[in-house]
Amino acid sequence: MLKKPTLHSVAQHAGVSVATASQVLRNTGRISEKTRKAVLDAAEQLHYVRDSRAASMRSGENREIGLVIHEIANPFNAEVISGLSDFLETENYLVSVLDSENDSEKERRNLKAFIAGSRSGIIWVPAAKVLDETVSLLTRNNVPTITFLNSFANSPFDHVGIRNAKATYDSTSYAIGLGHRRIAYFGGTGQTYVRRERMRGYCEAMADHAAGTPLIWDCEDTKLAASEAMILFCKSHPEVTAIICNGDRVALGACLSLARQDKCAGRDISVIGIDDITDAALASPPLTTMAVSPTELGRQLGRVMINRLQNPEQSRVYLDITAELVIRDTTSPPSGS
Amino acid sequence: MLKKPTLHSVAQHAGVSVATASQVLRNTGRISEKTRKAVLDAAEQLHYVRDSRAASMRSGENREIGLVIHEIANPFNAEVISGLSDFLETENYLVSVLDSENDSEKERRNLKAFIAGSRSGIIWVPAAKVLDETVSLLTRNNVPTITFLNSFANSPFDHVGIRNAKATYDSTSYAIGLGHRRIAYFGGTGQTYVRRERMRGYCEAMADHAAGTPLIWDCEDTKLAASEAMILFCKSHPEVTAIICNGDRVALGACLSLARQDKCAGRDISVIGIDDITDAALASPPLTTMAVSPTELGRQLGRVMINRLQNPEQSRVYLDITAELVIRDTTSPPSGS
DNA sequence: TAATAATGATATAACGATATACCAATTGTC
DNA sequence: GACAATTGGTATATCGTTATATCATTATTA
Repeated sequence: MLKKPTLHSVAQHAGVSVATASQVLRNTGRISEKTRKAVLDAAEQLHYVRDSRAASMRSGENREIGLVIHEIANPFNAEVISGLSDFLETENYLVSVLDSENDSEKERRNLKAFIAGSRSGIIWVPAAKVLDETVSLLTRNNVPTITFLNSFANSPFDHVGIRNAKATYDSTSYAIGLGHRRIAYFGGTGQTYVRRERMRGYCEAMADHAAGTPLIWDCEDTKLAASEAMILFCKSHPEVTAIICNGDRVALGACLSLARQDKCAGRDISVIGIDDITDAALASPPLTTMAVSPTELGRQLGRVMINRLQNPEQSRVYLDITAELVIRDTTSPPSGS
Repeated sequence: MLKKPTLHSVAQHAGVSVATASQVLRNTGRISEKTRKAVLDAAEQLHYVRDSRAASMRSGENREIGLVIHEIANPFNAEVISGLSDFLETENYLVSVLDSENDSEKERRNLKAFIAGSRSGIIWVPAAKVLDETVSLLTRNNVPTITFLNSFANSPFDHVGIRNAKATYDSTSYAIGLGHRRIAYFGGTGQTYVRRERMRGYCEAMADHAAGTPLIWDCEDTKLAASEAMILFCKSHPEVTAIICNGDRVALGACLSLARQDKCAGRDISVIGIDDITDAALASPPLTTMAVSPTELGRQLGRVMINRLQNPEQSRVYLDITAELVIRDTTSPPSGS
């Protein structure tokens, strides 16, 4: 079994010095075509791969971006990742992903791992509860950081996210415009930044249009949990004719639950989601939702990151993308009207 | 703006030498309680994070595993990742994931990035077409590698996967047992290793039970593509009473399509998938499928990897997990009988 | 008490690359 | 033909760690 080839072995094989081999592989000119070819041939023959640890340590550049997200499994996140890494690939950056599972401790460990690996930048979806130490870790180690989707009080970091309050304000207003008056906010638990904003938009719309008192119903952010919670909700609040959901997965869970109760989303109760995940259009009935392009979001993230890396002294960037109403089959005027 | 703290700064701050500071942080005994405390305090105050590049370079150990997968978005994969990283976390390894998008070139780049970062091991779902150079890259650089799910001819690597042929053999046999005779294999394109095995199991079951000539219908491996392909399929082959699907996503797409044609999976046509993804149980009607626990698969992957790292000279490991039939509502005897 | 052993801390050389300064040989200019 | 400028290549220091050898001390034993 051969040992892993190094720059040393390549240089030796080509009959030149390590310094020369390095120059060739970095294309720093000043090398004759003859030796150039010799080095490249040697590298190829030995299947040499530059050790990025050594290279980045010495040069101070490593062109790797770390992404800490809760739930890689979430299809919306997955599309964001794809958009982000495609964009950053054109800028010659590599994106690596770690899953924090929405756990503050795991989140801290993951961010620490990225700092340890000296990523040039970190993108991070903060968990519901952010530890103080996590923030100091990032600031004191001087890593360009962007928070994504979620944020927290007094965050010093750049941010890319969704105009959450506007999204729910718009969807609620749309439901009101259809004639609904008993409208509930359905899904999510606790006071995450994102959920708080979304609930705010809903409440403001209800108030602005004098559409009655807000009603909020908690449930875990999964399809299964939502479908179960919806059974109880229907029993407790038969008067409600429309629900604004905390996200598409919850909305789809609610629709599923309605179908199992021999009701129909869009006829018996109107349902509106947020995100427009792939399954939203494929569900039956197809889901009305506030669409944000995850790919576009990923690209924006990349843009903000590149921008920050090139202008370290620039003041804090805060970018929110607007969601657009996509009307499908789960909304209609209330059945009485 | 302060500079990123190094071992040097920590040592200075604690009034000891770099060597001592290093010993303290690695718990290598022979250090007095007093200086120990001093160093730890300094490290905490400065929010020091060990540079893993330098550490791993010197020590030769880096306890990082790379995973190259096509489609992080795939919910099945996502659960595998979660199972894998949970397991490896208990062994103090970190898992990082790159997405190859089923593209041989991107796959090669990603693997190269992992070699460049000197991962201690690589887990890899080979794309449909594997480049020769990719294989030499891995072998010549001497990285312990495991292929996952997919494989290829003459692979020298350890393997963890599913007993594909047995899974479809069993599901086909079950359909035959229910009385079906016109059974088709639905979904997937091309001759990937996985699909070839699955089609083989289907064909063998058809032959063994003298259930007629096999029929294979291609389509892309997404829900949308499957639902569209299913329309055409129904028109072309009205005689078929059961389909064995290349996976759950395709199966769910087929069911969706049936629903839109006012037919019903399980009544008009029986549908069987493979994987048992989360949505399989939540679909309406719930999907009959060959279940493999992705979490268990992830754990097995971890086990095989640890085993390989500890016994580098051990002969090649080939591990296939058996899928179990889970009967839900998309299967029943053919309507004529 | 002298010799030996144990303890606690340090100096130094790696790991594998890159940046810099430098040197030799060739070419160009007046 | 003497000097400067260019070209092609190399020696060396360095990045931030860890492993090893070494060196003072202090404690133990004969």
